[in-house]
Amino acid sequence: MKISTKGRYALRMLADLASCDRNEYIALKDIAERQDVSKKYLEQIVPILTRGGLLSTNRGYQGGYRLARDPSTISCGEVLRLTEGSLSPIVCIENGVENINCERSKECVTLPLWKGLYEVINNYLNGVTIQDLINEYNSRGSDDYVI
Amino acid sequence: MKISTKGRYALRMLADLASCDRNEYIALKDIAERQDVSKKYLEQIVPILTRGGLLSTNRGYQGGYRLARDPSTISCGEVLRLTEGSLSPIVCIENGVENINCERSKECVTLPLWKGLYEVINNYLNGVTIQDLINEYNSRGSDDYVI
DNA sequence: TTAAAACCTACCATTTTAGTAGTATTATAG
DNA sequence: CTATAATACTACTAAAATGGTAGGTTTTAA
Repeated sequence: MKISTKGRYALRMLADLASCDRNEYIALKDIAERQDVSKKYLEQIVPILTRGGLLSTNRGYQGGYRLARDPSTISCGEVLRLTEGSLSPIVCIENGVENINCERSKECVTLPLWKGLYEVINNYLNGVTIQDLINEYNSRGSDDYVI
Repeated sequence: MKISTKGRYALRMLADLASCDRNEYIALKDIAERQDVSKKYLEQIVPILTRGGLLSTNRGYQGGYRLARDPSTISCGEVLRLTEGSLSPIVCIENGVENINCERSKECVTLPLWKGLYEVINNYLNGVTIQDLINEYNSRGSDDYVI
């Protein structure tokens, strides 16, 4: 039950871009340096977000990426569904509906549990936007982190 | 973000035992047959539950397993924490507290998101017991499943 | 003493994860 | 028109996790 680096890096990248000038295209090199992750690996994550309509890109000299939409309209759930695939905790559920592939579903004693879990995960992640991450970060008090 | 077979089989096994006579020891062979999973594989899951205080066992002839506690006192969260390890969606959080191993935590823009996610997952799974699974299963109406 | 059961440990094939590497394409500055 | 800086694409790979199988040991009671 772990979120992979793909999803984690994607969120950090989007939050990074949300903190930049939204009219500029930002080079992956800069994002990778700021976030201290492999630029080459980010290169593989980025097309997922582009195809998903979250980024617009510009190739060539002075090219790069910028957010295609306002960060307040991009939910973390949307980002993670793109990068992680479904957020369902088991394969038997897809889009909240039990999968026809599992012929046990009718007599499955645990299915309602997974449906419920899927729901709370989805609801939570859909309720937090990239802008929320920025706001929370900016408003954090220094005393939050005193040991 | 998937629950592994270990956790899923563990829950099904416990629910199976909860539906049996709680004074009898039930052979793994029978559980494996009813649940249609590998007995050999269940053998590896069972010691985790025994050590975790969920099962009491009886070796030898007519031996087997039975629940060590009332199913209404065993939460699915407890079971999954035993079999899956932590329910935290990222390694940076353990027991709800950020891990000292991650030196980015103080400036991590996504950490609050993961803490929040961890909380909703934990709260939900701690709030459902093995007995709840049985009750839900027994009370399901046939019309729940009409297409 | 035999059979049925749990217990233990090693092994293994497949898939997923988290990247690296190299090349091709695009766009602009000069 | 060419050098350079950037994305785009495709292939590869090492390590870990997943989901088991295999085989032997120990315990218990009929």
